[in-house]
Amino acid sequence: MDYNSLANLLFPDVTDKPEDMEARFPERELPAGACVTRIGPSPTGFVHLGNLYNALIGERLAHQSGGVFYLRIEDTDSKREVEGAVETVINAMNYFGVHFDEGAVSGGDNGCYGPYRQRQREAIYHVFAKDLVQRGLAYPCFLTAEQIEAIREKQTANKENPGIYGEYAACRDLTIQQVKENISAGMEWVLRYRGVQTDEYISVEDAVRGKLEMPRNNMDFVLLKSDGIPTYHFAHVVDDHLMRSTHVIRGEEWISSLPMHVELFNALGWKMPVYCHTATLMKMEGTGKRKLSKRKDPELALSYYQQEGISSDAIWEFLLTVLNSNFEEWRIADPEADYRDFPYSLEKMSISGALVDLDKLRNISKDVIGRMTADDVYKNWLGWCDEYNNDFAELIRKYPERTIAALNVGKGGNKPRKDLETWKQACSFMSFYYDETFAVSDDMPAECDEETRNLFFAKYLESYDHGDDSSEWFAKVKSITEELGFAVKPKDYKKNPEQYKGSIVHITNMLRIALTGHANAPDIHEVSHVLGEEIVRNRLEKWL
RNA sequence: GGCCCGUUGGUCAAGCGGUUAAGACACCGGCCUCUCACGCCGGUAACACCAGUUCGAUUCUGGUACGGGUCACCA
Repeated sequence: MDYNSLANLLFPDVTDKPEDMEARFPERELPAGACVTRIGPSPTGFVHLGNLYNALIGERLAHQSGGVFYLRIEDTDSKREVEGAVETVINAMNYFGVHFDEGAVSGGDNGCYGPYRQRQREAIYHVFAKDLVQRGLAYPCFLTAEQIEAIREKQTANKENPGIYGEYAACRDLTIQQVKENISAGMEWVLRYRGVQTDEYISVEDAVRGKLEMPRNNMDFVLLKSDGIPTYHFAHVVDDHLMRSTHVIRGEEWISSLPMHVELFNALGWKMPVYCHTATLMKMEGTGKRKLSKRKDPELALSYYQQEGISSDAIWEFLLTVLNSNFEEWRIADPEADYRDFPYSLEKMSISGALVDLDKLRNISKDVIGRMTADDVYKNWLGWCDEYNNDFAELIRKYPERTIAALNVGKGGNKPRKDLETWKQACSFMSFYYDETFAVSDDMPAECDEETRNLFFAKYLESYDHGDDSSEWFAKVKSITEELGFAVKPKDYKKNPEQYKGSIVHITNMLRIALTGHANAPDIHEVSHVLGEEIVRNRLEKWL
């Protein structure tokens, strides 16, 4: 068989040689130990937590080592492509603070190793495809979908492994004449790798899992589809070599195709990157775990976290705790430190499927917002409102000073309040600070009948002095409480409930509800000062 | 079914031949307290199973069970 003629027949327009590609995409000049990583989402319009999870690892690895982190769009499947999906990916990554040094950007490319969209790299793949054909390692295959289906049925009946390999690879030994005839007859073809029938094993050192051993590939898998576009396997090997990736971070579902990738790296004479196969994100269902599903689990989509208004820092901290078991320890030791200073390491990665625990995320989110300054909370929250709650954004802009003051309630000191979990929740929590959204949602305590209420608010307003400090203010509340026949000390009431109409708890709750609409709210004195005297008086007078 | 990966409390997890088997979240008590949130103190709760190696296995080996992945001209 004259492979050279076959190669020229299949790829008449390809004149570049592999060496030309090597010259065009030279090794990167980076400090020793620098990692080059990437994410390679396919533009389906759905960016999920797993994408972010792997992105974070790549981003940390690259930026911690002075390397490069880039975005490559894996759009080899045109059927699944959704318009605008590239922008969706970029926006989502941007929202969560993942920044690329190079790669696809909106409307183009940024960097010297592009194009960064696989469909635009067709000519590059063809150079190596032609090379493989010339060396007898790849061949055109004319099997139709029906024929392949028939082969599979036969294999299943015989209890053999399904697939095109060995004797089932019908087009392996076609003569050049037959190939020529098939092509001129208009038959479609794919390019297949010529798998070797062997019982050898391969061994790959995975950076998170250790040694991975499995049978060497024996399949005649597809390199180029009939439209000339490569499959993931071929594109991955060519791209990660030419773009000089040092580490390939991807989900564990890729482990089973590793033999194909090893085969190609060897066939092309290239050094393999370090593989990092990460755990699948799981979810609790009934008594068991299962893989997070696109259809059933809204929390898989990144857009869910954006809509809920989970801050990007919270997502980072959450994923970091899942990613590296020692992160929480590190965080507790230094609550103020920037998470970017945490020394992320692959060795500390968990290899079993991690469950997405929304409770934990919320808890982390509270801490994260709690640590932010009021100004930062203001900025981030407003940014979210601009996107997802315009009415509230307007309100915040209308009362900037009051909002900042409200966000400052409980800040400082060693026991800062942690009222805010998400930006969405912040909108409902903060609503009582604005007359436009203020509503009394809780019932007044049963101990405070209408007469008590009237009496209390009258006395309170009469003695109210907005200039009182916290203790002066509370002394007045206590005195009114006593006058009304309520216990000033809750414990006294607990001990002898029959001696009082209620306790100061009921009185302050009544006040709190009048002022904030809720029985649960921050310190009354502080809240009053955020609201200002006029609003305080207005809200209380309604109860007279 | 073949091949592969995994299995420590409800969840995330430390552990790398000898430990009273960490810690975090959640849950339950208690304290603090004008409510809540915070904070503090305490509590419930785990090495899937069976063999083997060993003086000694959560840790090493084999098997079983269970869970997961993958077997496309999808990634």
